[in-house]
Amino acid sequence: MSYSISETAKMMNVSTATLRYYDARGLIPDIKRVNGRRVFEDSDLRWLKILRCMKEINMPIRRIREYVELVQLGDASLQQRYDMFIEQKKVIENQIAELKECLKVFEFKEEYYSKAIAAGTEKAVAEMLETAPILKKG
Amino acid sequence: MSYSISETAKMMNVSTATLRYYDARGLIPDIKRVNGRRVFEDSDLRWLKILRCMKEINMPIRRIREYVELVQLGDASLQQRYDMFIEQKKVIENQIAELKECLKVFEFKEEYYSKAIAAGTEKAVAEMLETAPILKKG
DNA sequence: ACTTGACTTAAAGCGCGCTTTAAGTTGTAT
DNA sequence: ATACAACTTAAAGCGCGCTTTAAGTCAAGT
Repeated sequence: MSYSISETAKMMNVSTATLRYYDARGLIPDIKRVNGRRVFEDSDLRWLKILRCMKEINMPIRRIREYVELVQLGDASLQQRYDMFIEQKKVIENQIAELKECLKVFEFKEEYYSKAIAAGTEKAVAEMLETAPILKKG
Repeated sequence: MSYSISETAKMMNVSTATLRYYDARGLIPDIKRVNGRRVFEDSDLRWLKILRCMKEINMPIRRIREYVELVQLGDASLQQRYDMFIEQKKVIENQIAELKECLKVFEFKEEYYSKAIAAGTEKAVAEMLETAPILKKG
């Protein structure tokens, strides 16, 4: 199957301008063209899904392009590409860990406000803040 | 205990310019001043830690300021503040879920490249891509 | 008295990731 | 033939979140 840029944009939930921008920045390797128009194949859609993951973990465009350049080197760059995914997996794991820390802080706040509401005033729970280990400096 | 802006910046691992910027944008309520200079108390540091969490989940500055404005309304806004944390908790949970999805994609790629390296060529594992449920459109 | 260093402000500048604009091309339907 | 919709490019514009710059204040130490 093959798709126009607007069909692809709809499927991937981005704008056509974004897809053209990605293409211009070298993030989409070797898109087929018919009469000058981009034609996306299933393989492109699979790549776009990976690209979306890369964006979700905030990989800079420059960094994604470096990966695309490795892809274009063929089998010679397999190890480098493997290493890249291993490294980025660690990044994701760290991000998840950080978010879980944030979640704890927010859960603390939930409890804090829940008690403050019950008491009718924040003053009643002021001591919670001072003793909360999660709000220590650093 | 109280701290200068540069001491605070070191403890929170941000630049003094960033702290001044946050202050200018209304993200730090009622900082004490001595001779015109900002003096950070432990309560400010606790707030900065919460602020950092808000930044980590990419809450826009405008949104954080709205929360600060609620704080300044006192006990009348307790419920709104509680609701805000409940809502943001959901945001964090969604972000964690998305990151876990990305992690799966990256783990697939790890396996894919691992096998490609073993085979010496990507062609040997091309079929993995076409059949991977995780790389379906959408 | 004078230098030093940490602070102050307001304003300009910057990098990123798109988004918008303007002008032009192409294929299809009336 | 003509209109229309979907595409094309290059370039300018924008919002965000800082960061840098420039000019000035102030307190302490020599």
